[in-house]
Amino acid sequence: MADATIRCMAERARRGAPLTLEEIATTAVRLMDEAGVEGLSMRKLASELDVNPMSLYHHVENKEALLKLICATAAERMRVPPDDGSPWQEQLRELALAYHRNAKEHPALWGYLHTHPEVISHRGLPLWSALYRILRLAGVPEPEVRRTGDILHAFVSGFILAEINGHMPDDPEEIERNYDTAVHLIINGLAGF
Amino acid sequence: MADATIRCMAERARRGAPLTLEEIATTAVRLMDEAGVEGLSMRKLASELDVNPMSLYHHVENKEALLKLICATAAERMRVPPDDGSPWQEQLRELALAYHRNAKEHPALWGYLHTHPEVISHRGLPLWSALYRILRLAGVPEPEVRRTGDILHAFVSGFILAEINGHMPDDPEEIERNYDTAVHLIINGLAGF
DNA sequence: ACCTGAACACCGTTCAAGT
DNA sequence: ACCTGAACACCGTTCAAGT
Repeated sequence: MADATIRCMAERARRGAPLTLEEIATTAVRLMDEAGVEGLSMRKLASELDVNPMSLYHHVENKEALLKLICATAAERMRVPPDDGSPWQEQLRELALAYHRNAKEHPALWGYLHTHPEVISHRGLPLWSALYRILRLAGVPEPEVRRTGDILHAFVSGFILAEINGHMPDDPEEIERNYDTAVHLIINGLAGF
Repeated sequence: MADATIRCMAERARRGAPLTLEEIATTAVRLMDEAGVEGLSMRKLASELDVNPMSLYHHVENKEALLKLICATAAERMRVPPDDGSPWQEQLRELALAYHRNAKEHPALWGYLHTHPEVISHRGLPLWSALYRILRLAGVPEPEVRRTGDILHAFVSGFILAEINGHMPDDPEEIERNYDTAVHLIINGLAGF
């Protein structure tokens, strides 16, 4: 009896603890951070977790579902600056900066996310409520809020993707100036409404 | 002798004519149009051309080089509206529309291009010279032209990627309005310089 | 319930051989 | 010069079997 249980545990886990969805997700994120989307394979992930590749499928339907999962949690966990009562220009700038900072922490993940936007289209995300709030503050008429938000998000994501993909100068100071110009452009544009 | 040549030709080509780089490229584009980047594999491409997969490697170094090639030719062939003397706002609008139209013709290809921007960073491309010309016309000071151009391009590509990836409304009329708003935003923003 | 090995249908690419 | 088949090292995923 005792022998059987011991043998069972020894066999079912070449690892210390049983596999967790949480653990799978964080390891997947790490692999993506290290080597991009192309660096994440189910087999590599499994071997990183010291587990048979097929064990993963007990916790996740398939690779796409896994990617969706880690993108969704990243989007949900994104920290947006709170409403501190400052003028909308300032708040918009802060939100853009937060988004930028976030994306740079896990570039490959946000790259994937931006090219598979089902994940980010959930309107309850902190990102969207913050953006909509600021646009209303800026005086964008209610029926235009959502559209304008989509467009602004597309702009920012274009900027970030360009940066992630190396289509921007390398010098961080230069990037900072680019970012300033970009945000200024948007704010100027909005002010014209 | 004659027999040998005939047999040779028959064997070396299960197809009518010998393989061409041109032919490879256009078929690759078609496959991408039909099924996205993931729908293009060297093996599928070869079978589409009625050829052994390995024959491709005689014309192209590898898959990435092939993708680069078709993206580069697409970028070079892009038609940009000529300088017709109209105000810069109008010309910028037309350029954005041309870019948009172009991208929609081969969505997967432009999607890949935007996430692998080495291809489009060649400054001699018609796209860039047209954009720079219009920015100068708009009064952007010379040392800012290139930076502003990069940012505007990032914005437009973000918009287009969002559209390609379905993160925009489906109704074409709605998209048209989105596009108008986006271009207005940019023009307003530039006018504030 | 959770894990596994063998197997299947795909990849991109190398290499030695064919004409 | 151009093409090929067999082979290698990878994929994602199914399925039947193990505890």
